[in-house]
Amino acid sequence: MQPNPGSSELTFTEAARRKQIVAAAIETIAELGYAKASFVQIAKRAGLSSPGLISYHFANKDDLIEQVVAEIYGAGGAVITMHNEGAVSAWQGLRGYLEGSVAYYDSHRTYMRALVHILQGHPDALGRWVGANNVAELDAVEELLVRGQRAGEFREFDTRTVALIIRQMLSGTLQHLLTRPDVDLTDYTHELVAMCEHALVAPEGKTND
Amino acid sequence: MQPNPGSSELTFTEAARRKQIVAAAIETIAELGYAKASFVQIAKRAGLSSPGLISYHFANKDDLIEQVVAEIYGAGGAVITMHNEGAVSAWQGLRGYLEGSVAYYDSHRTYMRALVHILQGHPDALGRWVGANNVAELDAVEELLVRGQRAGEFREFDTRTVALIIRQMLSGTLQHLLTRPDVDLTDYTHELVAMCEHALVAPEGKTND
Amino acid sequence: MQPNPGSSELTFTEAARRKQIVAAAIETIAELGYAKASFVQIAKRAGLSSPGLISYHFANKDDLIEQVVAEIYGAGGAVITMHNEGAVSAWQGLRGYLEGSVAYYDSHRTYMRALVHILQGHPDALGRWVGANNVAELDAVEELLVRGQRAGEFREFDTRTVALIIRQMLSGTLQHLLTRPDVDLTDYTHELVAMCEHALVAPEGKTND
Amino acid sequence: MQPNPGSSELTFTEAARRKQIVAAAIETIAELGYAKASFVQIAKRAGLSSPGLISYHFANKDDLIEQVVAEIYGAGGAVITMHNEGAVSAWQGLRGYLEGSVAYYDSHRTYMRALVHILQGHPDALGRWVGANNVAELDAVEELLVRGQRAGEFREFDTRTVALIIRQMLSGTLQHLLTRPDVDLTDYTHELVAMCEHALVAPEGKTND
DNA sequence: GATGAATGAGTGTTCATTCAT
DNA sequence: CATGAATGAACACTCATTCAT
Repeated sequence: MQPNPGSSELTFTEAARRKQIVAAAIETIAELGYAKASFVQIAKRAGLSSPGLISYHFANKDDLIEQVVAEIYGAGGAVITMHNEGAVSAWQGLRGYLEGSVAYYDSHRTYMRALVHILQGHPDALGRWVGANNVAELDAVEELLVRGQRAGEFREFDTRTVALIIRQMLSGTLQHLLTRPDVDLTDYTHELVAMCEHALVAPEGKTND
Repeated sequence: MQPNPGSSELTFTEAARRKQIVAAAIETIAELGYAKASFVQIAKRAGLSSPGLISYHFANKDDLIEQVVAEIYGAGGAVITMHNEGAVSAWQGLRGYLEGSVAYYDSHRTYMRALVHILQGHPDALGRWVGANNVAELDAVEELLVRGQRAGEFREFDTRTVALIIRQMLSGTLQHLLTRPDVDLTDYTHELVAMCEHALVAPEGKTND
Repeated sequence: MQPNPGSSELTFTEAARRKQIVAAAIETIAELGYAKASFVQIAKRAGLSSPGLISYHFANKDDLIEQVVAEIYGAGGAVITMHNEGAVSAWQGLRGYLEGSVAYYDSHRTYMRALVHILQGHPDALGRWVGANNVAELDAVEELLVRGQRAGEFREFDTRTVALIIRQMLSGTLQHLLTRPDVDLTDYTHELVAMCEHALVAPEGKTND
Repeated sequence: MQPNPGSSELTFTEAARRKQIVAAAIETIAELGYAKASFVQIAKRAGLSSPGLISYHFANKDDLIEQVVAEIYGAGGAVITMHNEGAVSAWQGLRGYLEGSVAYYDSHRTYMRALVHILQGHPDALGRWVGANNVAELDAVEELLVRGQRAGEFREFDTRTVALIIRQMLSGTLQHLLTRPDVDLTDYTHELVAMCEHALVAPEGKTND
């Protein structure tokens, strides 16, 4: 039976167990991929006596995955806002976002790998858990782009579409980072930033555009 | 008995059945994702009496998937070469590649969706069936970039890394296209091409465009 | 449909096909064992286009195996009688039977291996096809033993039981020969014959050997 | 989850279930033979709800069979050593071994039948589980023969080969016992022992028997 | 006579989930 | 709270056999 049915309060031990299981699930998914991350494997990595314990603490496999996604996003929620603050130019803000994101991916490879695997393996992880976060991040990027256009920093383009493309470039970077763990990120990030700078920043003469 | 072991000749009916099953597999994978595309589901969509019939015509599930990938790549093999020919400028070549790719993705959504699902779901589809094609395509892009740099069309950058990023942008486009089937591709492609143009074409080189 | 239902006459081609299939079955069973000797494997070795052809020529798998056993016994039926003739002593007759059997096993390894595999793998091959042959052979051995006892060559013993034990020794020899193909049969047979001689021949009877 | 991976400690119930399944497996194999002893049949005889439960308690079918063989050998491990002790003559030791073995076969017919079926049906049961035991038993017999020769009890012969033949005689006895359950073992054993005595014991050595 | 395609029951094994203790 | 045992559906794959052509 689900503990505390209908209640949102969790015992201390209960909360600890859930965290432990979520952590083991992240580790397992990152290591084996979503398809092979069975309860048995997760329980083994969590040092649990039985996969039944996972079912005891989580209503569903989907419920567990939902918590996993929440944990991953919770750990990285500060990323985009962090670099968006301060009285810097829009381009500096965007550059910070790009570099910050890549650095974050680099330093949270296990989490990111798990997230990517979930997105790839779960039928509709995107729609149910990840989509909203993506939209929020996309909004933040677009806001930056709008600010840059208003300030004359950026050339004219459709901000929503370009925000989307920038997000996709970062997704591509993450994929590449996870696939080729030995990639030289400094060089890679340098080219990425350069491409975006040339792609978006308006030439000097355009200031009054 | 496995039909025609070690031979490349296939009966007419045999070839037809294989095509039919491959088609049903593509359809099923595109619809349900790789994980849930079991022989039972594929057989159901192919109108077969039993999943055993698939095992009769294909040695393995991997064998079937290999044929699926072959069919998908076979149908689109002309894409990259098509746009690389002609005495056009490097940028025109690249623009053609970008627009051609997007148009191809658009017109082969089911195939592309299946391919993406296989890449995401199969443990090492990338290494066994897709990797080589990707490298070839990457090489073609890089060659274009090198040509453009030599001709002074393109600014200086690391051609390999930028080729990679361009491929990733297209991957992102495909993902987006499959996720949001109602996207306005004309606008999207326009922005994508514009971004790449600004990102790569050298300022003085724009005159002879 | 079974060809020539209710008739015992076989077409020439029909008979040839059956022989061919039986031969392939023997080869297959000897090589793979009974359990893995499927129609597919047999058809492959016989160069047949389909396992269905076997079902066409034989009513059953059991029917095929029955013919296989018949072929094997038919090829070796002369063995025991061959050495039982001539006005030799009983012991010489027995010795000839022992040595002849071992030699026969040695020169018909594939047939013998197939027969052993069938006996081991088929639920009741013994009762249905092999038992009668064994009894016949056993009778022949016993007859020899009785003759020897009457002539005073052999000591007193229960002839049926000892005949059985002698048969079992030969079975053991066959097993050993098939398991360890590199065994030195000369030495082995020498010891086997010596054991039987000491075991059966009456002390005073040795003089006229 | 596979219970207690890598540990030798078993829960009480777990151990009981394993024993129960092993027992049912022995029963099933003895009754149906190895080929037809599927998990479904074993589960049916064990009163289990599903064949999956067997996979839950044993890693493999091979794992189960290994435990079955272990159980069978474990139950009869004392046989050969039992009769080899005491300051008796080599011949008395051998006679004890023969009689003891036959008596053991007689009193453990189901176990022996299962063992024989496994040896006949499993591709390499001999090499993996049984071979070592056979060699050990063969060594023990040979040791006895060597002792007897040194003491002048036995005539000259190649001890290895004769040990092998003696083992084969016992195998033959077992086969016969399982095939004809109504055999008069007293008579049979008497003849077997007599044959071996005449075959091996040196004429002059009989005096101090 | 022969072919190749098809059938459907059967195999061992994995899995999320349930539940008595 | 936690355990370990159990469940039953699902999986890919093999097999002897059937049958239209």
